[in-house]
Amino acid sequence: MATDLFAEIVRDIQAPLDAWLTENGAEPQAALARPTRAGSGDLAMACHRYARTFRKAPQAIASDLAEVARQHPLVVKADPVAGFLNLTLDGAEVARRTLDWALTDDGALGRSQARAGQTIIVEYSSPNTNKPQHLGHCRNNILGSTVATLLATTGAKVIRVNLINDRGIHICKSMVAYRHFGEGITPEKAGKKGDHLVGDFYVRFDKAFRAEHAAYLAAGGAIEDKDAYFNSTDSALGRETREMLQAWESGDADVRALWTTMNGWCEAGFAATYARMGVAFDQIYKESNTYILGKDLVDEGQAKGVFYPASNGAMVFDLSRIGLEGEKAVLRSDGTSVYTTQDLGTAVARHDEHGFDRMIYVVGNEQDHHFRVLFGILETLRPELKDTLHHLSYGMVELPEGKMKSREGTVVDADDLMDGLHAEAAEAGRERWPDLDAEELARRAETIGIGGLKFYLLNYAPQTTFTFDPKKSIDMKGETAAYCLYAYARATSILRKLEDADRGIEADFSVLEGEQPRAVLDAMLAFPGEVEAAARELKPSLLTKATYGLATAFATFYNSSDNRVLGAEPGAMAARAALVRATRRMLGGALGLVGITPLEEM
RNA sequence: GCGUCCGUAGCUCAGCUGGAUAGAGCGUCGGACUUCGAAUCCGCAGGUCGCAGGUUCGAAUCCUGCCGGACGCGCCA
Repeated sequence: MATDLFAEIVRDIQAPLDAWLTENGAEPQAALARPTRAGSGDLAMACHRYARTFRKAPQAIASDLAEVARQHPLVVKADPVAGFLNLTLDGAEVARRTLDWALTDDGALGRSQARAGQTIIVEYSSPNTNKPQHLGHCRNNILGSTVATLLATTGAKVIRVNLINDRGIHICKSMVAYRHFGEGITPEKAGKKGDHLVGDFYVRFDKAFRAEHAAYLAAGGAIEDKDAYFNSTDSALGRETREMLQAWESGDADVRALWTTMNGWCEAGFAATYARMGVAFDQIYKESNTYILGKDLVDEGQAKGVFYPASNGAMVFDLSRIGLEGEKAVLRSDGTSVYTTQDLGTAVARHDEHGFDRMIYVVGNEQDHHFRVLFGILETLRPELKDTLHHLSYGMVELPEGKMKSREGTVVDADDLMDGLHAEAAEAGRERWPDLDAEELARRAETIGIGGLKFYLLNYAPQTTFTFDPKKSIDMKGETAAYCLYAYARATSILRKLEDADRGIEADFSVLEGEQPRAVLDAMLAFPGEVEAAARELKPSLLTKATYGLATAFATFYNSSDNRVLGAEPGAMAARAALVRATRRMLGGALGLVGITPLEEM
């Protein structure tokens, strides 16, 4: 079973209201919703919008609708207030139904069939094999992975895809540096993760190249621009790197061997990083295999008149066809393809292979323009792809001292970050549980540290460019995973002490009509709707906010001595025990969607 | 120059398919552990929602114009 109880209740109460509106010649426009203003009941509807149709004051319309609403058995009060219709529901009955649902129905955990029958490809991570992943990749990985989870939970068949950028001039830079300075070192000999070792050589290349450029300028060289110098014949390192790329393309055995070795190191490093983050993929594509794709499409497009040769010899697309300016080249004048060509080919190949209903690219917002162009060309070329392509664009992560810049050493490395979070959580844990054995301490620190990172990164809306404060990210106060985990652990603890003492006792749900238990029930009822919205809007922040909402409502509940479970009257105990049990189930499920396995004790 | 995104409390951010008194976390200050775990809870203070117009019964939300910021606009990836 997977139902959204709140949606069901609203539909049920709404139906006669809509029928009344229709009978009286108005088109029902608004749904009942939670009132924003406290003390306005459980459900409310603004009636002002019908005033014109009925030529009547909103308040009078609200009064008429109140009359209709009062017929519903769940409605105990229907008040017209200032043109709003405010409904109060039978609290004990709502509590009974909510807890029954929250304890047994998977719909309470956000599961639904809303996307049944849809195949959705989610592409995320897409790292380069020349350096280790950093904080920006963390946001990408976790965003992509959670979006995939949300879509799968709501019924879609999801294919998680990673397109590894393992070829190109930037990869050759690390290889050139290794040739010069490597001296046969390996990750094992260096005692280092492979991606970090490769990254060291990438940095080493940049250092050597800058020294070369400086010497060149000091000797009276004329090319000041670094890129121009790199691409000139004056730069020995530039020449060597370009020659290596050519050798790679022509299949040179030595170059291919070094490439295979170094990429292997890097990918092994990535695998460890992904495993620790709990990020996984169904398919891994490599650009070294896909970069040739797309050339056939160019021929096809040329035949259809979508592409045409420009005066400079390149094959181009007229961007005015998609409301942009200028032309976009898909083949250089020498006939070689560009990045966009490959993306075109990959998209069509995936569509041929999977017949997806949607494909979502999780890529930073600096590529917004690229995706507008890419989708525009694809939809022109293959009209059946219209409305299936989506760029989940997200903002950069900045640091309190500004942007991350690798040259200035302000990049936050993903592995270092996770280590730091773990260490911080472990230190707090040592104070809290001085007698805990090291293994269990490490397990808890890992959940709190890595879970904290996930929750923190997801809690911002994707488009938001936000400032990541490493100190605050490891602070366990506030809207954090640790807070939610603590609420879960306390619920567990109460149930442990309860030892099923509530079994067989008839619950008195009227004790849950107070403000605090009511807030917990409301958070439960709201949860599936938030999960659905998070999936629909590709916005996992709605999930973390809903999770925190449930945790904080529960924290308020359990802190008040009015709501004690143990030692309460049997009927009250049974009702509160059901609330605690349901909270534990739902919090566990919610954290699971965030990618966190809750701790039973912390 | 053009395009996209952003501007809400001291800080970091929600709210944006128009609804009632604009929210949260952090921080500050003040309270609550002899009672289910204080990594918790309660309370105080703190906002001309960048500015100016417009639409509307009603605007943080929609429209226009400014100001301020980020990112793009390649035969790079």
